[in-house]
Parts: sequence; C-alpha cells; structure tokens
Amino acid sequence: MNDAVEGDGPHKGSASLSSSQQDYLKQIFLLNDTARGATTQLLAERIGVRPASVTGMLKRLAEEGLVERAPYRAVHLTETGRRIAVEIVRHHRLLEAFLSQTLGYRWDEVHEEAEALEHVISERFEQKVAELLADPDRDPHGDPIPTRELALEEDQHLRTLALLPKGSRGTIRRVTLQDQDALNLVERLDLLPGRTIEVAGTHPDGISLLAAGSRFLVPALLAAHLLVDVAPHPSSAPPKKREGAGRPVAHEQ
Amino acid sequence: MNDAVEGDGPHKGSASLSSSQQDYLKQIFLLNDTARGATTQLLAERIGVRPASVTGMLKRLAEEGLVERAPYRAVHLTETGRRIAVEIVRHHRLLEAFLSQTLGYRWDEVHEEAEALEHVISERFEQKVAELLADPDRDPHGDPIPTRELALEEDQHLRTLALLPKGSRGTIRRVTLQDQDALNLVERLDLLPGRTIEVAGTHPDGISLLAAGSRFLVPALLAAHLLVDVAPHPSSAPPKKREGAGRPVAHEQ
DNA sequence: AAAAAAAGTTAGCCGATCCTAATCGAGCTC
DNA sequence: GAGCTCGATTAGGATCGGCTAACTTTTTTT
Ligand SMILES: [Mn+2]
Ligand SMILES: [Mn+2]
Ligand SMILES: [Mn+2]
Ligand SMILES: [Mn+2]
Repeated sequence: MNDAVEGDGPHKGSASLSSSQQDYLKQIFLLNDTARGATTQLLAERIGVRPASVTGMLKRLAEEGLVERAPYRAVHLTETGRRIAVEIVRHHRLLEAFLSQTLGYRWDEVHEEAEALEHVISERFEQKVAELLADPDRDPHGDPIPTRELALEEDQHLRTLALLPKGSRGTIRRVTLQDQDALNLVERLDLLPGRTIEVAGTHPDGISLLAAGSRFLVPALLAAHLLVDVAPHPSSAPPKKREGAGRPVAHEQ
Repeated sequence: MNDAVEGDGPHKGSASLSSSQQDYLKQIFLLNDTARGATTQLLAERIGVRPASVTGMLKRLAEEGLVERAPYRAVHLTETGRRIAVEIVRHHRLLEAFLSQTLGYRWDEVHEEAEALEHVISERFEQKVAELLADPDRDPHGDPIPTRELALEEDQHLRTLALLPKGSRGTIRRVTLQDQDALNLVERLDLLPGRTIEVAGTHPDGISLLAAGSRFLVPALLAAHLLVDVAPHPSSAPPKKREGAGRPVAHEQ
C-alpha cells in the first residue's frame, strides 16, 4: 500500500511523505537539539515502534536525502528534512491552538488530535487556520509555532523550573510534556502557561512552589518540563546557588 | 504497515478501520441506492483503484462482516457496515460545512479536504464541529448530513433537473457532483443550492434555463446532477410530458 | 444459441512498514 | 586493554493494499 499522499511536487513537500515518515522526521527534529540527540532507541520510544523498525526507516529516509546518518550514530536532518519537519511542527502546534481556541478543546485533549491531523491538512487549511487565529505564536502548551516561513523562535531566556534557586520568581511559559497523566497533574496544580510562581525551596525530590497563595511540591520529573520566564530578581533577594541534576529536557511537538 | 487507527473497541467503530476500508464502505453505501448498485467496476472508478484491487478488498471486508457479497454480483453492506459508512458520510459532510462556514473555503474546495479529514477526526472533533455549527443539516452542496444518531434524511421530493418539463420552476437544492471542472462550471453558471430557476426548454443535449434574468443551456450531464425542489406549478402553466433519458444519478459523498 | 464483449476474479508480484530473533559494535568497567 | 553491557543492525517474515496478466463468468449482440 502507498500511504503517501499524492503531490510529488517539485519541492519535495511534506505532502509526498507518509504519515509515518513525517512522524520520524518530526521526532528527529525535536530530539536533535537535545543532549543525547536522535538515537535509534529514543526514536523508537517516541514513535512507538521497535528499534529495528527505526533502523529500517532511517535507511529509507537517508536514501531520499532527508536525513544523514552513520551506523551506530545519532541521525541528523538534511536541510530538506528539516524543512519538512518544521512544517509538520507548525501544523501540529497551529492545530493545537485551533482546537483549543476555536473548538474549545480542553488543554489536555489537543495533543492527540493534532497528532493525527498534522499529516492530513492541506496548506490551505494551515493558511486559513493561521488567518482565523491571527498568526498565533504559541500553542496551548506554550510551544512556539514556527512562522509561515518556517522560522522557529528559540526560547533562550526560559529556564527549567527544576534548576531554579530558592526565591526565584517568574512566569510559567511552556509545559514540555505530553503524557496524559502528567498533563492532568499540571492542570490540577494550575501550572499552565501564564501562571506566576515563586520557588519556596528546593528538595531532592522536587521543588516547593508558591503560586496563587498556596504552597505545594512539584515533583522533580514534572519541574524539569516546566519552562519559566524568570523575573529580574528583586534586589533584596540575591540569587542562590542552584542545585539539582541537569537532566536534559526532551520536548514533544 | 498498519494504517488502521488503534482503538479496537467493543462496537467495531469506524476508528478500527483503515482509511482505505472506510472509503470502500462509504462508496458502497453511496452506490447502493443507485440503479446499478455497488459493482466492482464502479467502485474501482470512484475509489481510484483497479477492479482486481476492489475484489481483494471486498473479500477482506466480507470476512470482517462489513459487507455481504456473491461473486460477480454487486455488494451490499451489512448493518454494521452501513453504520460505519454513514458515520463517515457524516464526517465528510459536517467537515464540508465546517470548512465552508468556519474557515471560509470556497464552494469547490471543500470536497477534497474533507475526503482526507473524514478518516482522521475523532468523535470529539465531530461533536465540537456540530456544536459550533448548531447541527447543520446540509453541506455546501446541499447533501443532507446524517444526524448524530446516523439517521439520514431522504430527499424524496427533489427531482433531477434533467427530467423536468418545460415551464417547471423550482429551487436548486443539491449538486451531486464532485468533479472539479464540473463544480467550477456550476459556480460560474451560479447554479448553487438556493438558486431559483425555470426550465425554458428541453433539448437533446441539455436543458435551457431561465435563472436570475438570463437564459442559458445546462449540459445534460450537468443537469442530471442538479436536484431541484419543484415549486407547485402555477395553475396557468399545466405540466408538460417529460422527455430525456433517465440516466441514473450517482452521488458522491 | 453461438459468439463476442464486458465485467469480475484469480494468481503472482511489489513496496511500505512493522515485528522477532540473532548478531554486531561502541563505550564503559575493571 | 579485555570484557561486558547496552544499543544498533541484520536477517527473515508478516500484513496490507496496491498492480498486471491471465482466466472465468455474465451479459449482450448477432
Ligand atoms: Mn503524528
Ligand atoms: Mn503542544
Ligand atoms: Mn476519503
Ligand atoms: Mn458534499
């Protein structure tokens, strides 16, 4: 069977690739600026297949000039591959914003639907949605939406909550999680993008937080995935030395 | 590869079938209340595959209890198969209404996009769109949208423009075409659903029409696909004997 | 009713994507 | 630096949904 959508256009657009290929490219892209890089195993986990399948697909993608790889090494995207990957990330995040804002999806419901739709919508759909939402630059999780020209803003000033010293204050801007349970917890704790918080203390198993008057513990695993826009520290509270393991933050979408 | 979406639920919902299987069921449904029925050849044409592929797929669908067939005969849907088919028709038409009304797609752009999206949206998406549009009962082509409970209104009072006698007046309600060129022509002639028309004369090669002041010829092939809500004939103009071949009207979606 | 035409089916094949089991290699441990 | 361990690859196979070519059945024509 040929899952690939028609339209083997001149520019090798994402439209000529199967959903599966698109997912591989997207995950390679998302893992690329991560500590370990896009390894066979991580890709297998993210995509939900066995490592052997990843090896097979990477070979095919390499043949098509979308990735560059050396056996036993992490893969990298070619420029063409990267363009397609970013295109899909744009679809995904734009769709999440759309589902949330226009269709009234709950915060934790958007991801799954976008995961399937991202491969199917046309450029026209993308365009119309972008218009309708007036070119949003963030999805509901705070992830930046690549522009129409596929430029992707980097969140250089954001810092992982897990690494903030006691006394830090700031605003949660991104939640880089996709696990349903984790998302539900974030919602129950009201730690959605926009929420202002203050670090009340650090512990080996998490971060004690002050937000909206109450104080509670954010598990370390969760804190590693909350990116905070740190407020310029008030002169009265000098920054403390940070602590906690610098576990790499893996983004989804 | 396994194209089928997960979710092998208890009720054998459409979600456990591949897009391909869904398209077969849909086309069988649409051809079923047609003169020739769902034959291998017609299915092959509609779906865009070779007849041999249709035979193969029908066997698989029969094994799964979705169709009943006897070799060399037209296929029929089982009750399960029908339910799934109608579900997909609902998705398709609801999506067309949505693309048109919410995203501002042009009349002739909606079909193709809906063709792909129909297999991918969740029940939640369907639900939210139906809410947003306040349960529309027609898509932009005038095709009835099955209800949430999958009831499908029949257009018994509508008649094919091709068969109307001279002097008939009425309102175009449905355009059962999907060919892009044909759709464009319909739009140029301004024969969209809602347009009031009067038959000025019948010819072997088409129907002469009075609409919005101007008079023009509608090719027979087109006229066969325009369904008209005929106005009660004014007492002064007695109905004439009809003429023209009773070519079966094949619907898409 | 025989022959021709059209429609449908079968057989054999292919490519895409997944799997398991077995093997191989890279990089850390001692 | 010899192993050991874990990650990666290869080999072989399954399934799905297409295709072509050849054959069979039905339908139409003569
Ligand atoms: Mn996806
Ligand atoms: Mn997101
Ligand atoms: Mn379809
Ligand atoms: Mn329609």
